Amino acid sequence: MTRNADADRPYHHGDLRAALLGEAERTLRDRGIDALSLRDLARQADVSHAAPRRHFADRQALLDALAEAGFTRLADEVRAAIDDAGQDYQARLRAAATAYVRFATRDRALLDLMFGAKNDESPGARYGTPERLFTIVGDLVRQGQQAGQLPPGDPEPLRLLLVATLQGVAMLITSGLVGASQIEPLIADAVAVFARV
Amino acid sequence: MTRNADADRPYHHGDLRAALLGEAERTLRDRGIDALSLRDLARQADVSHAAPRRHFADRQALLDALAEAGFTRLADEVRAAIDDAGQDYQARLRAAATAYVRFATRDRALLDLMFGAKNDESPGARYGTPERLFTIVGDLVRQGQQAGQLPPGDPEPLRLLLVATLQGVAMLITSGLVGASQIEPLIADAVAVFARV
DNA sequence: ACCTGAACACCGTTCAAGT
DNA sequence: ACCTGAACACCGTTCAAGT
Repeated sequence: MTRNADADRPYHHGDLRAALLGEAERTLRDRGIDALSLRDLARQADVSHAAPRRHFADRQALLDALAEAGFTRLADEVRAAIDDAGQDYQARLRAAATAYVRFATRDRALLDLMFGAKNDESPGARYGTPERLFTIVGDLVRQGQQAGQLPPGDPEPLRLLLVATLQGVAMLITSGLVGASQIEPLIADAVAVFARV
Repeated sequence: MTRNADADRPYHHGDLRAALLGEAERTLRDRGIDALSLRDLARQADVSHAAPRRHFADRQALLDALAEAGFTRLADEVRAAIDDAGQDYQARLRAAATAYVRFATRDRALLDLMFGAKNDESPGARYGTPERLFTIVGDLVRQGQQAGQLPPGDPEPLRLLLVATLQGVAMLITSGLVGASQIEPLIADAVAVFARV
């Protein structure tokens, strides 16, 4: 039995890299990181087990790419939620937190990967680049300062603290430590803390 | 070549479970979770590769036990730091945050494991039990309320938010998103947020 | 009760060779 | 440039058998 019943399958896949990444995202979401194997992805893409090597040097490179795509999508979703929330600072803050938590709930294993410490390399080694997400959160902090709901001064520590809070809240939820019923009040309290008049 | 040059090695190990757990903790700390293998641990404990099965049904059970021990140790260290900090609420809060971050820095892979979503089981499935840590943080919140530095009312959402903040701050640091120089001001800001007069 | 040794089905990674 | 097929060294897990 060949790998494919279709005898016309071309030698070249076409866009193997994108196919592998898409399938990897789904597997990560549905079955967790332990179920993610290069050989299995190759099987699903109907190529030999060594073919992915052209596109991802090793498993680590695949995880890096997944985290990178994750940060891009998280930034997109938070950005869109803020834009949809109108001009009020507190509404935007609540929208950002809600979008963040929603992403975490849908893609918990991906979020673990994005914020997890890398195993092998130098102390600062990371998966993916969260710069854009950080910029978006920084804009929110500046707006809060202009609205007089955050203390003035260097926005940097507040920005870090807000990212940390979003991430911490999301983690409490995805790790199962906080039940669904507690999500709303938890976000409300977080917003209150970052919007004291 | 036998597994052991010592011909007097007894058939029974004595306390294989504890030996495996100790070695697993060290491996997790030094080489990350990917380097953690039951076969390797068995080799280091000088038993056959199937011997660990008596003590840990599978790899997941080992990870569960590691997370459990991690939560116990984290609670111990935070508790001790708070007790050493005297009676002032802000000093205790700062001590708790510092101890938490220190734990995270020393055992980043373990913390990822403790707060990571489990891959295989039901939605609420978790590694380890953080109840004692939560109780300690809850006591801190109640003290803050009594000191008039936290809003009165149900301490539960504030407790969750404080745990989330501690965890989020620690994660920003262990994931390499925040450099060592930013740790102090980040903790200071977090304390300020949870101690507004 | 606790451990051994062989076996099975899976990996990631490498590399010469094919198209 | 991209992919195949065989090979190697590793896993987790199972199970009959030993002490």
